[in-house]
Amino acid sequence: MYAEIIVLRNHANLDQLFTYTVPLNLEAVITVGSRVMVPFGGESLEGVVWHLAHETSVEAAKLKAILFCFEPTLSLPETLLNVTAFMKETYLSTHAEVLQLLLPTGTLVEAVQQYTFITDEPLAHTKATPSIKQLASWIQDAGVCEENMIDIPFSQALVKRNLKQLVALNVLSEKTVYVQKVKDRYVSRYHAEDITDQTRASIPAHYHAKHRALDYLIKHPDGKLSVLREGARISKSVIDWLKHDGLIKVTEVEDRRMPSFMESVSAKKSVQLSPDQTTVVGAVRKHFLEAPTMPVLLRGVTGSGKTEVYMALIDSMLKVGRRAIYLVPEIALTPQMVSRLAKRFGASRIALMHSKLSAGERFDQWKAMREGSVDIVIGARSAIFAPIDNIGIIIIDESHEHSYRSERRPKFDTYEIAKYRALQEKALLIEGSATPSIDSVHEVLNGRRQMFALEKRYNVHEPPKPEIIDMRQELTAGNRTILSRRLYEAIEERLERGEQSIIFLNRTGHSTFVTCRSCGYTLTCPNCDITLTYHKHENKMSCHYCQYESFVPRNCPSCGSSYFKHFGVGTEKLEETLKKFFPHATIGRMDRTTTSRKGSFEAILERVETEEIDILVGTQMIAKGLDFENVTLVGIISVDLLMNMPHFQAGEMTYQMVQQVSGRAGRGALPGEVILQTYQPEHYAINCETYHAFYEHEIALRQRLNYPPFCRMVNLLFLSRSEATAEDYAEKTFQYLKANLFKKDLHSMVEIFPAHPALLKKIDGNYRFQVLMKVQSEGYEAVKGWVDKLQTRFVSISDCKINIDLNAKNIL
DNA sequence: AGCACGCCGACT
DNA sequence: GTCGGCGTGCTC
Repeated sequence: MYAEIIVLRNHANLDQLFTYTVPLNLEAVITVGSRVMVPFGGESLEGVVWHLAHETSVEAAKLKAILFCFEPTLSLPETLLNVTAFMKETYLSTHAEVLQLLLPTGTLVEAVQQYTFITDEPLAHTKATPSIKQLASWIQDAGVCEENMIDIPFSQALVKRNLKQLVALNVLSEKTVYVQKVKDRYVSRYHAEDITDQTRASIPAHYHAKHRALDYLIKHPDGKLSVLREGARISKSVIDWLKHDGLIKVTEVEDRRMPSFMESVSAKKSVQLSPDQTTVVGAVRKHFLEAPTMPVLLRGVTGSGKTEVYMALIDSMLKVGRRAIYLVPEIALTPQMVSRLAKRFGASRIALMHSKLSAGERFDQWKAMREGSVDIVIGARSAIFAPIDNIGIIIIDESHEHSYRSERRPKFDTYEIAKYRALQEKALLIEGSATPSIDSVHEVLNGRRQMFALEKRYNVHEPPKPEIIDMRQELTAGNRTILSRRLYEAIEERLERGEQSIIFLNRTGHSTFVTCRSCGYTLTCPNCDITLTYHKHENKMSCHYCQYESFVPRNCPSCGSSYFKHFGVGTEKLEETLKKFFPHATIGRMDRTTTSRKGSFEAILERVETEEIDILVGTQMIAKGLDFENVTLVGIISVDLLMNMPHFQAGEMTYQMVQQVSGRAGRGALPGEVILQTYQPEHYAINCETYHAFYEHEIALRQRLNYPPFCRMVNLLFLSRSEATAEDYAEKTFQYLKANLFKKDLHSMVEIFPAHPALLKKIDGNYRFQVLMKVQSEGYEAVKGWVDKLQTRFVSISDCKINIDLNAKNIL
């Protein structure tokens, strides 16, 4: 028997099937989708079986045998092999690249050559070079060794060559051993030894980091090393010092526990649907019977009970023996979803899948799914690759969220994969949102999706309409602070009435930067050519794109002026300002810094819930899901940065954000108020009365400017260490494409823009130039073909890489 | 991609 | 004679 295999090495040259013979002992276990180890050009690699055959056209001399086959529960189901092929086609990636995304833990084992010393006797009879002699004696001392352990001052290539010779001379014996790759199942824990005041006194006071570390250790003598690092805000070097001086003991502990919320199994609770929900569930069921391949869009604001509808639909699928995939936009939302579904269907039937699972957990979840013992898979976007069969329903909750698009290669869109899987399994695909994306609604209006609405909010007021404050007028009136007079008064009112406020600060597209007031010089990253972001806590500047960090100079490096100040508002600055204005109020802050520690997110929520916090300041994090009855005011500090992003979806994103944040006010008996500050009070994204009005405005704009959904944006990015090279390739490609598109009579369907530097011209030492095309759907396949050819050509070009985005959204 | 193989120049 | 560097071509 022969097996045709895709090897898991991501390179265009290797993206083909390689044929191997199946040894007799594996014939019974091997299947299509099996994960195997195979010999491949001097080494051994992991591969996935694509076909099994009884014949082959490959000459016998070339064929090698499969070395090893992993257990059946690790193999890929055939449906996922189809998904792989689909993704390769759709995103022009390699099989290996897609497979690495789908498989639970990359490569599981590694084959290593092991050498044992036998005798140096043959060396006496041959002329041995100095490097051979040295190698032989090194291994004689070591006894047994692996190649990468050998430490002698000769090139790796030479060591390799010499090892072969020594084996041929019978000086060494050679053996292949399989090394289990270290899996992420272990976690480093520390235990603090006795730390006394004496210890602390011995450290000079100006060693702030060391003192932070000791203070932290006194409070938390045991814990995870990573938590210590974050909690005490210390670097690796301080950890090393602690270890070296014996202040902590570090041990590797196996970390295989299941996510804790998975353990509690609750009794099933029967649910009473509201009339609206019952109607929608019935309508969706009917629709599925009549048009099973047409996806469903469920419109309904937060709190309208979409989840109940999903659960009812899942229930009916489970009853006929089919399974469900439930996707949520963020990993943070999975626990609450799991517990809700566990209460209804029982925890043992649920699997969890997302990128933050430890290798052990992921492994366990994968096995459970593969064995068929779970019926519902919940997770973030990667859960769309759940290795389950017989899917009856795929749910994409809050489908407008941008996290459903992967920004890493392969740049997939979860909806596209979901649609493919739903079609393959004849399953119902249902997406839900309060503010559906323009694309979704456009599809509905074109008869490609079916919309159902669930509009009523229960026990909740309609989301209040924002009151728009013109910040330009604030400036003319002499108010230079970030709070408008109106918002100030509104907060003050809440404080007097004992109600709570949420102040939202949009940070998307926002940076806190340092600039010279005298000459305008701004600190930028030397690698990426973008503005460095200021972090007050560490008093450091850092780059968002690479790891570059720098201290803040006292004076301007350009003109020497001391008017060198940081600008822009961060949550910290906002919190400070509020403290100054309302010294008696309790202010809570929620952003990435304050919630990095485990449980701190919940702790802050708790303080809001118990009404200890009067004013909650925060970023995106507080935009969704928070449900507090006593919050009657939402202030939005500025939407301008979002509105003005260099992005065709800026309007859509602004609208969605404002809707979401506004929904946080007036969720209880008291009506809510939303105050929105801006420098462009007339902007359409904040002035539409209804979603429908917004859609009409936005879609007209998209059509006029020829943006998606009226075209596909295909972006070609050229990367090179040299600016001239990147520009050159971009320019040549532009000319080439332009000439060929005209020849092929595609020019009426493709708008091509000249080569130009990307907005972020340099990232991590690479210069970036791009060529953008807007492609009408009739011309898309042809353009894709051209682009694919282009990509193949670039395989052999070493000084310039091409990065293709066939469905570009943000072009930075 | 990784790795052998082979040729050339440098160095002992 | 030995070794490192780099360009080329192949991997079932």
